[in-house]
Amino acid sequence: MTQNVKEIFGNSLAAKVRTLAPSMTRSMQRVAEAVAKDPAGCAALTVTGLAELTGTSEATVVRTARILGYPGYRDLRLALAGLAAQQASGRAPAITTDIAVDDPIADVVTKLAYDEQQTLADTAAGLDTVQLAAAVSALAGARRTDVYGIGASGLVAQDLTQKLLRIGLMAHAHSDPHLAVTNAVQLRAGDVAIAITHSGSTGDVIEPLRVAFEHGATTVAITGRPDGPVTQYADHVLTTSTARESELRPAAMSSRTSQLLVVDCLFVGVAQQTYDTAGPALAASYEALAHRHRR
Amino acid sequence: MTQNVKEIFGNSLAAKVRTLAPSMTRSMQRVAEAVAKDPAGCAALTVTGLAELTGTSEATVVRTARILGYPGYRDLRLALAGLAAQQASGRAPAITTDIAVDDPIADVVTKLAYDEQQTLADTAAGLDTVQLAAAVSALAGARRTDVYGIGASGLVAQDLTQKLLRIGLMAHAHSDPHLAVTNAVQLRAGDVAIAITHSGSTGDVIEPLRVAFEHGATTVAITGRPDGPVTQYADHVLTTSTARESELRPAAMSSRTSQLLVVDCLFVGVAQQTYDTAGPALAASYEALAHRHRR
DNA sequence: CACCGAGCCGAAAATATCTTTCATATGTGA
DNA sequence: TCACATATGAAAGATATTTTCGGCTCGGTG
Repeated sequence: MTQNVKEIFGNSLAAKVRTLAPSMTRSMQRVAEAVAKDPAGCAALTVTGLAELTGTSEATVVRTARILGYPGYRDLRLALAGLAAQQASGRAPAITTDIAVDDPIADVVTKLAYDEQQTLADTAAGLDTVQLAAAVSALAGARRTDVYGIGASGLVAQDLTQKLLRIGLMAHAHSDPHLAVTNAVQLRAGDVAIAITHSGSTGDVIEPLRVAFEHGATTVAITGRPDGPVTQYADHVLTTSTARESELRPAAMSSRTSQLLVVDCLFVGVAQQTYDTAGPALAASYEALAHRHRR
Repeated sequence: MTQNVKEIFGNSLAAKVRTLAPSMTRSMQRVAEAVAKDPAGCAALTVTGLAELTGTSEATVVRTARILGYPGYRDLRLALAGLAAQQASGRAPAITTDIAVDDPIADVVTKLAYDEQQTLADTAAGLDTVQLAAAVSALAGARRTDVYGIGASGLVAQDLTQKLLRIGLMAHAHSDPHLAVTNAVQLRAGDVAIAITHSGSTGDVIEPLRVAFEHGATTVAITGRPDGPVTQYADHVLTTSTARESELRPAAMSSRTSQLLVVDCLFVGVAQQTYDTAGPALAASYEALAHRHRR
């Protein structure tokens, strides 16, 4: 069936719930779900009330609040009240985003566009700017940068690499796990290694990051699972948002959108910091391409 | 003597405070004033905190909350949080999307996200669904599909290819112009060739499309310039939106977003039409990847 | 000028709410 | 199946909120 209207509305909490759901236990998920579905209603409840509503205990409610990033239930409740107020003032968009097999193509376009917009909003809301800034600084000062990504994430890795090269940085994208590890051995302090993996548990990508990490390079993970294995070798973790996925809309689609936004942010951040060299470099590369275009 | 900025923004609380002020005692007024001036700040305080801030006692704070129409301070606080959230969101829409060299990283994130959302909306609005449907049909029935793209568009080409392969279609991405042409010669009626180029005038991409076109393949152009050279060899033209570009935000960024949306639409469209085979194929590829993830 | 009373005020007790602890239950892999 | 790890809730403990209650100020009055 269709999802709850309230969730459709840019509710970054819902996104957070999706991202963190995997690291929650069953009862916690029940609580998180209730909260995501009806922020206003839950804001009116005390810990005890919410515990009863979800058939769990106060302790579980508090634990859930912690997972969601609040110091305790009290703060979650305040945030909920805020969210509720925002929702109440905002108009509810009428689109259901699930794509059906028999949807006319025009609907597909609308839904996909809407969905990706949503993903962008969620990602932007959930991105830790402190981590981002740290990653940017590392990149800007790096002697060399290696980027690991496989499959769909591999394209994102290449995208980042292309951009960094354009502003004069030494960057390589690796999609061959063996070569990636071989190269990772060369990295040392001052270099940067970036792993891109939605699941956070792609061995082929974690391995080179681990090697880079152990050789003293600054490591960055771009992942949808901030608690996944990949993060244990990452100095900085950039979280991408996890969108609902359905049969016709594989996770790869929105995770890619999300990853690309993060990558763009990295790029622009680095370009800002190295503007003296990045500016001219960008202009030069643009110039160099001009003659490849037919007039 | 100007009024506090925050108060100007439709803050019904401030009005209530003014109305009820006469019926309040001196210390209550101090509390009410503090609350009206900085809802967000006060929402972060406990009764004790607010009492101290206003130099009064907890009891007075509670009394004030009652006067303002809430059952107690707890509820006033929730209302305050809601108010703060509304105010915060109300200020948001006026973002200038140009990114300056000295923008803090948080702004970069917001602006990029906003910008890409804009691009998506534009693309969706400008996409010709008739052309799209035609392209989808051609793809769904194709014996073989070749996709041409160079540079950033090359990644999009690969993305499309990866997706099509997943649902069991024969697809190849070419970024080497020579190989692309060499392969294009093999195409014939019933095959599909897709050229992706933002400028619409990338010779290296136009050439293979021309060859494919002349060999009778169904040709599709995904371009930001529906009047560009590439379209003369295209049976179907899918237009991507062209966003303003600035120094720090090269066109590649938004054109990529736009192209990816188009590509996703193609993919979903094809998946719908070939659902009988696409559905199982998607499930199978998902399954096959599972063991590549560490637990 | 001393006294009285009405209402304001805050300290502290009482209560509600939130958080932590810990023992039990539940599931999971060898 | 057992041993281990993890999840869970009951209840104790800590905080925050509400209520109570007595002191206090201030204006009026004898």
